[in-house]
Amino acid sequence: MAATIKDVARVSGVHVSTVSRAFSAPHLVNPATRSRVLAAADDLGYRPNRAARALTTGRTFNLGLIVADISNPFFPPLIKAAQAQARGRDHHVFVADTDEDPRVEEELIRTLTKQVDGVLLCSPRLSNKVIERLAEDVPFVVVNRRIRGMPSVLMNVAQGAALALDHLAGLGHRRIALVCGPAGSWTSNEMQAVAARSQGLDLVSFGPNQPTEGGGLAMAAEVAACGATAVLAYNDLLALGLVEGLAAMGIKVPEQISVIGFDDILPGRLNRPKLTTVAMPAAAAGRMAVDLLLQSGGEGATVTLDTALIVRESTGRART
Amino acid sequence: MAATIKDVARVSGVHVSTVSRAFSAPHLVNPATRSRVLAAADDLGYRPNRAARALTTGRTFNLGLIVADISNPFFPPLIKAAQAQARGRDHHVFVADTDEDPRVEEELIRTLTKQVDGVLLCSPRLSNKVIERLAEDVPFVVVNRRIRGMPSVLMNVAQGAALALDHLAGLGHRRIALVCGPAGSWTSNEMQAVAARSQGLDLVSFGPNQPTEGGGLAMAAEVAACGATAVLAYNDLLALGLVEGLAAMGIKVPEQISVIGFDDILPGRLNRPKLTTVAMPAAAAGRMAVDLLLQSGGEGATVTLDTALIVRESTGRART
DNA sequence: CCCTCCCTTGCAAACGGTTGCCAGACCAAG
DNA sequence: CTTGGTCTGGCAACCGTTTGCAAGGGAGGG
Repeated sequence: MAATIKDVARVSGVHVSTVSRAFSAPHLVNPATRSRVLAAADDLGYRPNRAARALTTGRTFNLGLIVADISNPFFPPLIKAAQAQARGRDHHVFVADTDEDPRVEEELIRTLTKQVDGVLLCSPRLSNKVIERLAEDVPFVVVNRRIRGMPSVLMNVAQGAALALDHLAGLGHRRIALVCGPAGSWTSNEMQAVAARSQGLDLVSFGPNQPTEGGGLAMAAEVAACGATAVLAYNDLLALGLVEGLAAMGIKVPEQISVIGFDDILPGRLNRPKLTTVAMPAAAAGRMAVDLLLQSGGEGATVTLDTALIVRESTGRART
Repeated sequence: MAATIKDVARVSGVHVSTVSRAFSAPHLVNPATRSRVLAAADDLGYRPNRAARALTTGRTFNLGLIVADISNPFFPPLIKAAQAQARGRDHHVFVADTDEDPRVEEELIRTLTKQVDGVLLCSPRLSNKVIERLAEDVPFVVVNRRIRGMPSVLMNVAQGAALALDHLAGLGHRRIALVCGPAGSWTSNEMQAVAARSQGLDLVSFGPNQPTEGGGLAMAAEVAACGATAVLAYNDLLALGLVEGLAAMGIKVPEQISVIGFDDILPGRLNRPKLTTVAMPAAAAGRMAVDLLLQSGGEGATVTLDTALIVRESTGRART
């Protein structure tokens, strides 16, 4: 139905190869011929078929971006930044959501292979082994995960966790609950590692949990019962759910329990109390990941971005 | 680099056409041959190149989904529902964000054409004319917009707006501010139409505005100054920004001003006060849109989904 | 024992482009 | 008027897969 390169060739009276060159190698065709071709293309409404082009050139000018849960407000800034950066480099980004399911994740990557020039894998749930195998078929950049020999963009979670714990310690908290995220999450492991080597604090660990509001709600009772005066949550969604759950039990934040999250998502800023959190440089990570993917010379480069503690209203002095 | 159908053919000692059939028409090949082919394919790690397949078959088993702003929490439930529904019908969904920019939107659609079997256009910012032209190249289903002869999924905004206005009137409000969304938004127009024919209410209209928290923040002063005791906002994001802006001016919601939003997004449920809102059936819309797109027999079908008023904490009796 | 018919497989042409190679046209210099 | 170089555009192969057509072989019926 749609016009092909042949139609344009016929109408403008030249060979298809000339039409092709008129578009992708203008300096190889006579300006007069070229404008004749372009005119014909224009009134036929011709658009090169990108899939066909990809077949011969091997380049699609598309990028894939895979996230575990698109409804987690942490991702949109990352996605938007990646899209903007890609657009500036003449590429488009296709986003897909895995529903936190590794099988879906693998399936999606397989589908994307050959339809994109590279894939941004954000907080993957797949094992390193599987990812390494898939990397033979399509270039990856991994965000929030360190994988041997693969370009990664990391956020300095350890530093953020340390800042958060210092902040709490400074407010007089001693017994602190650590509400973890999904099993196999690199971020979650980093947090636990920092916690493990923290001095003079009494840490209780809960999890693994779904990194969602629901996950937080579900943990509220246990956390309240454990005697901690402060909580460090895997992410803001969990933290928000926790605050909600505690409120439902009549426990006030920060008067009775302090809560810190990770990510610095929008709802955390709108919530009352406004959430104290460790801000993750999501937009910067998105841009950086695209750069890494497109320069592709950067074999196995690892970039680590700094995090920052943002103190708002959900943390206060420990009740004595 | 990656194995092709030829490699499999060579290894298993058959013609490429046989390999092809072993995958896509098993009944046409001898079971013994087939298992030999499958074995060869398996240890070569062969995966059919979907782009190449699409070239001959014209089918990609991919769907495109275009939204104006992926960071608007209204969209993720719609996206997830669409993905789940598509997955059940053996298709994948690629999401792209237009940044509310019609030019980007058009560009994205062009890119998607021929790489997908159809496109879900959610709250498009493009003119009807342009959309109709683009529809010649790829099948569309439009969400939140009515376009002649094109399958659409609508939400009954008029009904929701009427419910909201009734609710406010019942609480004694007479002067009500209508904080509109982007120009050219079908939803925004519907709201204004309902407002225009409402009896006994004194309505002041503001806008167009960006449908974001920032848009709401920016309008807070004007709304406060106009003497309205209640506000109906284009969406929850605007409403949330408004509440925030009013709070910053020392104005309490709902004690001094009542606020109603649209969409029923998660942050609205977490916010204090919890937002009264008109719930939009986003997930149902996503599922329905995919169905419409895939059955494709449903030329120009229009589906309208009901909305519901959810009364929470941001509305109260009018101050007298 | 021959003739059909069905099963299985190979052949080759498409799908819509890109690109290395080659030939003709043209121009300037010798 | 030849020679050599530069432009320009055509030819054809190729990318990976599907599919209509036809040929070979074996089995069953007459």
